[in-house]
Amino acid sequence: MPRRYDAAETEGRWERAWREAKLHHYDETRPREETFVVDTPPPTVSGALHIGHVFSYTQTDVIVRYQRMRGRNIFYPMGWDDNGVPTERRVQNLFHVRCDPSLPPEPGRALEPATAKLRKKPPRAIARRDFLDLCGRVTSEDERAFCELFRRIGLSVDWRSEYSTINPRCRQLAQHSFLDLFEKGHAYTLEAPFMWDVDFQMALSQADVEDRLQPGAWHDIEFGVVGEDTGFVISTTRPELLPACVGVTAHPEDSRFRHLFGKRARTPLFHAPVPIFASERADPEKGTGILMICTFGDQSDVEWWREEKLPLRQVLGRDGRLRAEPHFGEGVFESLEPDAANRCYAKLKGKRVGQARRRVVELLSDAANAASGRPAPLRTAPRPMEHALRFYEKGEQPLEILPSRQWFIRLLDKKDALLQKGAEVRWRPPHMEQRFRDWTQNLALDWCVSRQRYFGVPIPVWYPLDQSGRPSYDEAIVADAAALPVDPMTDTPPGYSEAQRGSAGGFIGEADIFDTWFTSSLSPQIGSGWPLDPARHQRLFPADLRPQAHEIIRTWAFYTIAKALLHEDKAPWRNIAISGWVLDPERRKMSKSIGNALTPLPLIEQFSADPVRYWAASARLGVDTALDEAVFRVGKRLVTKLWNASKFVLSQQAQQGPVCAELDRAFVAELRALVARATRDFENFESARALQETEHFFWTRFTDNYLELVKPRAKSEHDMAGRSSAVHTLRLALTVLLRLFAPVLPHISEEIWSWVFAGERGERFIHGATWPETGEFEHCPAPAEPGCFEAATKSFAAINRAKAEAQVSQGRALERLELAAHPASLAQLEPALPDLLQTARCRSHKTSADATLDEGVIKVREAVFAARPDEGEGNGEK
RNA sequence: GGGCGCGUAGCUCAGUUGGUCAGAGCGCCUGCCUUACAAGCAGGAAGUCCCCCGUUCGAAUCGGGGCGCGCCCA
Repeated sequence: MPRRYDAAETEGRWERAWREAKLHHYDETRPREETFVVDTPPPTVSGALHIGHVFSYTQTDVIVRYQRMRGRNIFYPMGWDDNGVPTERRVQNLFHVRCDPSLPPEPGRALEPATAKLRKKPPRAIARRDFLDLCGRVTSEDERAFCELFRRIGLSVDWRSEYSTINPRCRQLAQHSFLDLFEKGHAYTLEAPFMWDVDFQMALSQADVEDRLQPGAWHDIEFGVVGEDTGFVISTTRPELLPACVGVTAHPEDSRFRHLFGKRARTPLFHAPVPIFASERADPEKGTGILMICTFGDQSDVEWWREEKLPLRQVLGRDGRLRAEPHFGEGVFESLEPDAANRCYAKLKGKRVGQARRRVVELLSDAANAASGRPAPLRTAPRPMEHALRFYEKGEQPLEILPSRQWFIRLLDKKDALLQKGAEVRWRPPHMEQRFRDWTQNLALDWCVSRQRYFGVPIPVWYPLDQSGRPSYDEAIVADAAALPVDPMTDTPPGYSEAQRGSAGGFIGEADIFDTWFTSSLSPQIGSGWPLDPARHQRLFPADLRPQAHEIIRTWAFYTIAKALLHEDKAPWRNIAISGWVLDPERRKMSKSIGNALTPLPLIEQFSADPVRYWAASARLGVDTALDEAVFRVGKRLVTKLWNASKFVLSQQAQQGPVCAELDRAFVAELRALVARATRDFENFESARALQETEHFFWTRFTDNYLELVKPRAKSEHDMAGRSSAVHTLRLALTVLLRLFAPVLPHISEEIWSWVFAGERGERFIHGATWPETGEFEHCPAPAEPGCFEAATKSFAAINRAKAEAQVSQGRALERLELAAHPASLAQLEPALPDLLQTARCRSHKTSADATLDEGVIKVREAVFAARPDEGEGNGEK
């Protein structure tokens, strides 16, 4: 046996051996009851490997390895979620390009990452096909890096099941899911005002959106009253939407404005006549208490627009700029003075929101724009305030509300059923279900699944064009299930020929793709083969375990439950285990934007995989954990200690024989209790606790005490029965402890297992070995004196204390020793006394019964140390 | 503003149903080369269990109210 443990070499060797032995392969022939199915999170491969990946995925692997040792047939797949915005953005940045779907592809042109020089120019426009190729290239590189990391850390994934959410099978599945929802009436398309990100130029769902507190300002603006020479002052935070004003409202009880209800207001600058009406939702405390309604400043505007049937005055374009089209005095853009209105609007069009706002403020500050004889409409300087605005979680501009046509999945009418399905799942820790309940109950919008992007699963529909070339969105042509996957931009709908694309009486394809969650919410079904392989689906769905982090309860967990409900009226899993976050040493969440996120590979290089796994496995489910390198060091020490202790145990030789010594039997009784506790913990998904107990036992009970106490006997030349008992017990303990550690420390435990136990027990791999069971202890009778090991431990500690106080080596012999204890304690100690005295190197002793001492207390009354081998006389009396 | 979680030794964290629950590891201090291990071993110091009030024979644990931190949602 080598003196030192070479972790890097050993870990790589076992990774290869497991793979060659197909140890992690799922066996399709075994029945459901013997199978443990994991619904593995497909990580988003945006190129950012994160220590958080190692953290949570290791926690899952620990559970999986335990279940495998329990004899379960493991289904543990791995996928990559590569659709969507992160990949597109990465490609845009890396190659400095933008996708222009109107361009034809340029085959054969290989793009390279952009140089600094190229980046100074505007991004190059490339065709949709070419853009998608780049996305595919980048993600396959990212996937390799993730795969490499996950192998390195020892995830016991069945890599045959590796998939990416953009592959044909997943496209087919996601489109099939849509077909099923469409047939069941859960999917609908609607043109309506909806949340829109002007930078990404796409619609979003409620789950993609977050509130952020932002500085803003109240602008107090005087409106006129049509037919009167009076006015009133509204307050708004969005003066740039003045040209889009369609109404004015105040609270019905507000006496300041009651006289205005039913009249028409006249907007400054644009002279639009708009109705003034009362609304309970107007807050008299906000601003001046009376406000303007626009197309659309916020969600309340939408509600008033609907209720009051106000006109739609769309001035903001999808690109976040004020549109060129509006002409005052024409169509919905009413104006009492069209020329003046158009002169003002000419100064705004083409401007982004911020610029337009400043322009409007300038115009409103100009008395020339006031009604005759009145001061400038902007009454006071803007009053700064702070308000919560909605943002796309990956965006930097506040969301706008724009009318657009999107596909939705109807969920609002299914809240009770969703809650019911959520309640059928066991949440760990249990309080995490509250987040799911809160989110579900507060859901305000159906699930918008359309995204105006390119890299993703296309929505499999086309729209017929009528004789004038207008699409009939309500008559969507849905793809045939047999034809999936389809790309409506290049494939032809049933009953049409490609020549009819875009022409009157023909068709157009849906250009949008699905929200990424639309596909990743099917991760259990991706593995189970739904709907193509019903038998397999039956065996693999619902899954036993869904591991994931808590910030995606409202997205991934929620949508997965929703899909399982809508497709099959089932809960998708039996258990969901929520991992915490990795925090930096200052307890901040690790994130790329703060720049405190750590790349895991250097840590694995430095400490090797097992210690990093030890750190991850030490964290309880749901608890955020600060990254602390000290914990890696502790893990590394544990690995070393296992190595050294195992070297010792396995180098002891003895004849076969029964476990006859009381001390050994008492120790085995403790070991047996440990197995029961650790097993119970693993069953409850509390692996951190199992690890803690096992580690504590290993260190304090096994190596520091039991192993020391039997060392002399294990080498004895005359007490062959005692020697055999000791060696046998040491080995038993080692095979048990190795298996208890194996889920957390797979490599070192496999290495040690291979030395002797693999051959001896006929179990080639520890990860294919059986979990310790009570049967293994049956040949070891229960101790007559169960307190014997504990008494010996306490005595050993008392002697060591005496040695430490005398500042002599633990190895120093004792000429004389007197131990005092309660008679009951002495009786407990009695069977272990020979082992104790040999270990302490005690040449003569006596024991004194002292009933005044508490039971369990053992004192050293006298200790006379022998001379050091290189000295003459004895010294150090006590 | 509402909900959830957290607050225990300098640091990271355990503490199941109230009763040896004042704990572990790291760090620190003092010793010790002891035939598996100095990547080790032995010993030691260290806490108002965030604060207040209550329930109880008894509270880190249960209830109420604060304070602080984090997250989720308005």
